[in-house]
Amino acid sequence: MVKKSITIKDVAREAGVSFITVSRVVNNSGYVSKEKRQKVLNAIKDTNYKPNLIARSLKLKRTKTIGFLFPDILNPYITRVTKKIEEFAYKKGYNVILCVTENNRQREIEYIETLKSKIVDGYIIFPANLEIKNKYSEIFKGENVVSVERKIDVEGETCVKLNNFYAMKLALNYLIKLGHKKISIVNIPMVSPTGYERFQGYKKVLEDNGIELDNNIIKFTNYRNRSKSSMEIIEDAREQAFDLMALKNKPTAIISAGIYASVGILQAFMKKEIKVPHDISFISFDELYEYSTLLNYSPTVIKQPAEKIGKMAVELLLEKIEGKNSLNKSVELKPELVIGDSCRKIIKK
Amino acid sequence: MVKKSITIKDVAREAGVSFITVSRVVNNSGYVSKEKRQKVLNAIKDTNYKPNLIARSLKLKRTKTIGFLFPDILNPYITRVTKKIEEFAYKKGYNVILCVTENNRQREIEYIETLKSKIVDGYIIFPANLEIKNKYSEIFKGENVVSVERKIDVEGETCVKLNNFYAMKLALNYLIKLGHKKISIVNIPMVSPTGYERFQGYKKVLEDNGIELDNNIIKFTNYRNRSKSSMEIIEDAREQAFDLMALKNKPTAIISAGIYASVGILQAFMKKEIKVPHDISFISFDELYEYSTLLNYSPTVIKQPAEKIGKMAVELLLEKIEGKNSLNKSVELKPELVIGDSCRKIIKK
DNA sequence: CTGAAAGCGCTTACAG
DNA sequence: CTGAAAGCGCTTACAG
Repeated sequence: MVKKSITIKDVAREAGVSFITVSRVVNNSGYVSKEKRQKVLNAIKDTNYKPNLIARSLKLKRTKTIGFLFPDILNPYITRVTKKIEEFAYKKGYNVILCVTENNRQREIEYIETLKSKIVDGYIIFPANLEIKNKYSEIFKGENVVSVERKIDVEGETCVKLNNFYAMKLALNYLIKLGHKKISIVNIPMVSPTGYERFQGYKKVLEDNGIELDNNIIKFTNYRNRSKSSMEIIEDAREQAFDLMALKNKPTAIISAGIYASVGILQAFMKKEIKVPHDISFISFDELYEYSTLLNYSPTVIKQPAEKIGKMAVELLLEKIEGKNSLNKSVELKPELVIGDSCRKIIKK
Repeated sequence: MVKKSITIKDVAREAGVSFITVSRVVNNSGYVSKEKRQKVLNAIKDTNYKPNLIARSLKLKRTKTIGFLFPDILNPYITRVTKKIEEFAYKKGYNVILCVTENNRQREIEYIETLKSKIVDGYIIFPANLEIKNKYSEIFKGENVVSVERKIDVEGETCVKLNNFYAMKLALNYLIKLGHKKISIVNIPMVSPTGYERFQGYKKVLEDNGIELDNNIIKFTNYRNRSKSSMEIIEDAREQAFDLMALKNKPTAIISAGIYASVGILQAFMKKEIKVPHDISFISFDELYEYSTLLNYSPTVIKQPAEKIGKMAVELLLEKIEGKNSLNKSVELKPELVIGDSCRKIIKK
């Protein structure tokens, strides 16, 4: 149903002034005499006038709306980022349009096209497909965009992401300090920069400690850049964990690549009645949030600062929108190692 | 940064036709000769023209955007509803603006005001505060709105919700068939229609089976209409469960009011080393989703059809928007009892 | 089949 | 301090 609404002219008539004066009162701009202002204010109240933001947007070319594109709304980590983005944007007077891409490239592109047409002021994106860098460059040309989590490497991009190299070092050093030497990783594949950076951290710490790489305990989620559902990631990780547990020379600890990989691994432990931390130590990239609430121990996790990432993404985007940030500086955040009771000390032989 | 964009006139110039013809081609309306159409199509491609939907909205008074207001983005059930709403709306050519109200009345009202100004075509709302019925009526006057989960009882409202009476009966009958007689409920307070309806179902089934009400085992989450965080609900439920377990005449089964209440109760079980279903049987309103993934048994749940609710909400809203539904019919959905292994048979004495 | 005209509801230099 | 005018980019009767 189409709505008929009260316009600035209705208010003007009611107040006995020109609609321009009304506009000035509404926007608090220019001079308006006290009495006229009061009349207008009264008229606004009486008519219950709400300015039509669409008309304003057409004139001003800004909508106070941003788009947030991300792959998976069911991932508790992403949900937290989303929550913060929405909350902080709202606080700054912006609304956010939700775009769940499901890691589907086509859908992502379509979303961006639509949002462009709807003249959103900017975009925050969890990029689904890093191989289509050129497509991103083309489609985002002249737009305000902040990428989150994964850098897409296009001109004018600002990215807010975790320092993955540091994150992996943090976890690994902790385990080594506890006496672990056979530390397995179930990592994101190396084709992904995230996976690559983490592996560099892994290699570095092992080298620094004179521990040799053991390919048998370096595993990957089959994540790749292909779209994989969370269920599939969980299953893959579970299989990898079974493999690890079947090894003659088992790892004494596992570091998992992310929330879904962790779930798969912990399910494997449950199935095989492997007790954490007694039988094996465990560290998860990302908090496990809801997943760990009903666990009878508390997993040690590399905590990504979800709220901080969400807030910074909005902050940096608004700077761009308002033309304050021409630097396109990217930001790397350091995670925190939150120590639970899923890792135990290894007695030196 | 303000963007300069290609307009319909640029395309017209490029194609050597009037901009009206371009409009016709873009909208596939009216007659356009084949050759002109082709010229326009080419020009659109060459200029990479995207129609400005803001301008169109101003003229047409519809934005192909809807608002979704809901209290809690971290609740996995609501997240699933949200996912479906976004997905289905997208499929129908609509975008959705996310409005997380946090059960905050003021914020909810502000959102609605803003969305009104932004001329969204309609609203889907998980109402935060049923006591402000009048406020809702006033603010939603003339708007297209579908409420979800809780009926707000305003004129012209369409509501999609669970049949709570039926849902409670379903769970209770199942337990009684298994031989249970002392069945506790940790219910939503009766001031809430949801809590009230469920209690009616509870009473009915007990009556039908000649079982007396036992006030000692009728508990409530302190939910009320006040804003309560999920953490608080969890804590409250945990306390209630402790109380129940301390009873001389313990219940043999508990039905929990919702996802957070279930978490609290299951935490209490874990703490007291009460084994489900051996020591007590348990049914949860709402699936536990992520929460139950790492549990070593599978809870029996009253499954709310999250996807169906989301889809129906959008469908009914679009009918309103397109003027097809003047009925304002509300819909009550029946849940499914998904039987896991958290309830056991009671041997008759 | 095609174009000139009016208008959607606003903002903003400009002139007074 | 205030108002008439132009314009944001589109759509849609209307006339030809």
